[in-house]
Order: sequence, then C-alpha cells, then structure tokens
Amino acid sequence: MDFAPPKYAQVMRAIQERIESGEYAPGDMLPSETQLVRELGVGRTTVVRALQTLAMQGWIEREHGRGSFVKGRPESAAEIVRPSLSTTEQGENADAVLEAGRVPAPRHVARLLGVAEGTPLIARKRVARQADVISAVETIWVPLEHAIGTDLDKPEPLRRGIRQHLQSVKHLRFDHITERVSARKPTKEEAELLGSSNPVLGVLATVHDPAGNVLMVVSLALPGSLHVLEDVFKVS
Amino acid sequence: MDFAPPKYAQVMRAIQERIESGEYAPGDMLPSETQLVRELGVGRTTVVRALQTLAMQGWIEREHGRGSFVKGRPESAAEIVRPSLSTTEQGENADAVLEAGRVPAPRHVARLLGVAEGTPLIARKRVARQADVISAVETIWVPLEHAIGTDLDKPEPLRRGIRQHLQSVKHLRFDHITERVSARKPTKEEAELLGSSNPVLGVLATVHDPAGNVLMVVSLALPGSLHVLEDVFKVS
DNA sequence: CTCAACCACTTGTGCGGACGAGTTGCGATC
DNA sequence: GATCGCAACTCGTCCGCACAAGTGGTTGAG
Repeated sequence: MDFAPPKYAQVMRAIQERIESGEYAPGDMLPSETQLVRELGVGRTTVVRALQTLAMQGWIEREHGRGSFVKGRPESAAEIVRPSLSTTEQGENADAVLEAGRVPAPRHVARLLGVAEGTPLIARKRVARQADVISAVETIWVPLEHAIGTDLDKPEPLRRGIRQHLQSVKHLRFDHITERVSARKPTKEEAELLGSSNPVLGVLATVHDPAGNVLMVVSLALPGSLHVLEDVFKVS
Repeated sequence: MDFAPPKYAQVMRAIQERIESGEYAPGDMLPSETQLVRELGVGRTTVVRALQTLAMQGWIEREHGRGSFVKGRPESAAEIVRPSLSTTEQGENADAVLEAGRVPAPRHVARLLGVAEGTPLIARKRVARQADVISAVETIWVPLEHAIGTDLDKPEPLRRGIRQHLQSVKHLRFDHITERVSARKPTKEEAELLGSSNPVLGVLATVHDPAGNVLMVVSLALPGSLHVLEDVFKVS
C-alpha cells in the first residue's frame, strides 16, 4: 500500500504546477502566506516550510516585508547530461554489446576498485549509436562479487539498463558518481569503431554506493567532434 | 550595528563545532532532539530545523525511529577545481600576459555574448605555468562596456585576479558559470605555446551575473596529458 | 525456548499562536 | 505640497503542543 505524501510536499507540488501552467508567471507575486493558509486549508507552518523549500530550490524568491515572487522552473544541475550516468541508465540495443565476460583488471581500473592488478573482473564493452553512427565506446568493469548472478557477463542486450538490473537482482543502490574527464587520442580499437583518430574525451567514472564503496568503473571514449559536456555552477 | 544570528543557526554552529573538534565522531549518535532542547534551552522546532538543515548539507544523517548520526564535514562540490573559475580568480605573473586589447568578436564568442560577429571586444590572452612549463592557454573576452575604466586592456599583470578587479572597479558581481568541455586538436598557436600537438581539453565558459546576463567569455586549452577534470554528483 | 504484546524511546509532520522586523500606502500635520 | 507617523500588510523566527510512525528492548503467555 502507498501513503499520501506529506502536506508540505503537496503544497509545493500545487505551487510548482501553477508556475509550470503559467498561472503564476515569472515576476508575479505569490499569494501571501496567510492567503495560502486559507486557500489550501493548512497551517502556516506548513505553507512556510513549502515556500522556504521552493526558495532553496530556486523556484521562487522571498523578500522580507514584500512577498514571495515567482522565478520560474529552476535549471537544476540534475538535468545536465552526465555521460557516465546515461551509460548505466539506458537499455541496450541488439547490436550494442561487443564483448562481455571475465578479464583481468587493468592497472588503472584495479586502482579505482581497490583491488590488485590482474584480479578477474567482469568487463562489458558496448557502443552507443546516434543515427547509425557510433558516437561513443563504453566499457563497464564490475567486480565478480557484484556481477555474479546477474546477466552482466552475457552478451545479450540488457533491456532496462545496468542500474535497474543491479538494483533489482542484487539490491545494489547507486548513490553518487565521480567523473574524471580528460582529452586523449583514441586507442587503435576505438579509432576503428569511431572511424576517426581525432581527439576523444576520455571519461573514467566510479560508481559508489551510499557507504562510499566503489561498485563499478565506467570508461568512455567520446569523440570531441560530437560531444560537449556542459556544467553550471555557482560562484562562491 | 550587527545582529545576533537566528537561534537555529546558532544550534547548527554549535553542532558543527562539536563535530569538527571530534567531540562527536563520525558514526556517533547525536543527542536526541529532546536532550538538545533541554541542553541548549530552545524549542524543539528550532532543534529540528537545525538538524534537518545539517542533514541536507550532509553533516549528519537522520533515521526515523533511531536517531541522528554524525557523518562528518561534507565535501562540498564547491571544492572541486573549476578551471574557468581559477582563471578568473588568480592573480597574474609578470610573464603571463601575451596580448591584451581590442579585437573583433569571433563568431562563437559573439554568439555566447549575444552580440553581432565582429563587435569590438577586449580580449586578454594569457598562459598558465606549472614548474616553468606552460600548462594552459587562456583567453578572456569582455564586452567594451564592462572593460572600460578597468585595466583589462593593458598588458600589465593584474595582481588580484579578474573577478576581484571587476568587482572593485565596476561593481560587477559574478553569480554562476556555465562550462562547456570538449576534446579537440590544439590550434597552431596553442600547439607552439604548449610544445605539443596532442589533444587538448577545450573549455568554453560563460560568466553570468545574478540576473543571468553574460559578463564575459573564457576560453581555455588544457593539454589532456596534464589535466583531468574531476566531478562528483548524486544519482537521482 | 519462542513469540507476540507492550513500552520507552526515537524522528516526522502538523497546528495555532506569538512576536519581531521590513515595506507600503494613507492620512494628519506642518 | 512635503513630511512624519501610523496602520496594515508582508515574511522571519520561535514556542509548546500533539499525534503518527519507526526501532529496540523487556516482559509475559504459551
């Protein structure tokens, strides 16, 4: 059975929907807290909590003594495309998987996983296509203990993406990802697959569980002519 | 005259100090809300607000029915090195500045600034050195209206960094930065300065004021063999 | 011994009220 | 007309209380 979300979350949703529908346009003043209390039939504590949370998320702006004002849907950092995340998130097409099976850990992967070089791992190499052109070469490295009992070592395409698969089969939860981006020449194999030896963005990412343990390593080669990584951040 | 910070902030500071001093070690259970109420002489509302804010910032973890537990000082994403930010933040050495003066806007810069191609801009080209080796080529593009009255168009090195200079002279405030990273071959000039034609990370960043206007454009060439950009983010 | 009920604790959410402080407009006064 | 003061509004903070819900240990019945 499921539960009703808390009231302050319902209030937030109500206001967000009115902003997205255009009922409250950017620059408009929101109804005052007391008005919202009457209108929505909740206590001021609840309204204030909802409004302060919305302000923290960037939906609205609150000015002491004047009112609360609409800013609009915030461009949250979550919407930015994270290449390593989409790699673990997307399902696979029939022609995507190149190899899947047991290999000894290369040095740089072993270091990130905290195991000895040469330790057997499950490696899964795939390509991503855009309009029939290979647009990225992706390799996922998973320790045996996490891969055992899963379909990661089988060359059949995974329907639901690696994250879903690992979560449902092994109850592994992804918490955060560390990405390391550099520019390099493609390896000979990558150059053949991509059909060019122009520079690539090399992305090396570690996927962590809530306790900080490294669950897997993702390695990507993104041709520089096709990919631009975009990121927005606040200044101090 | 100054004001006392709100009580919930005082409670937050008290707990943060106890965590940093080691009095509360990671993994420890914090005093319960009722205990803190008695100990600090404030209402539970205040304690709860402080604890929930600390939890949002990653200092502690709260578990329904069990208690609040210390996680430690959060490693905030702000500590990550942002190449475009350090470019505007650092002072310049005597041998850093290559050129500074008026040039027509190239197409890709004009588009980011929202002006016509060829509009006169102030451009400032510099190199960053690490152990006497040139490790990056940096170009800053500033509209005339913002550069006028500043020293940005003079080849003399700026002591305090571009952000400080623009803020004190023209009262311009930096709010957020959008970075676009790609991999490319160095231009002929960049290759000569860097002493190599290996792939570089091309960073193109826009610096925005609080209203979202673009104040300047920063363009960087970072040799892939010397730079790795690191980034940590939460999974949904 | 096993297990369920219970109790004592924890945090999560919600209410109403209170007071402070910033903003704005209006009217009385000069 | 200009200015001051006040009233009415806004948000910011804080309190005490209440109840729900999750956790863990104890206790007593079987």
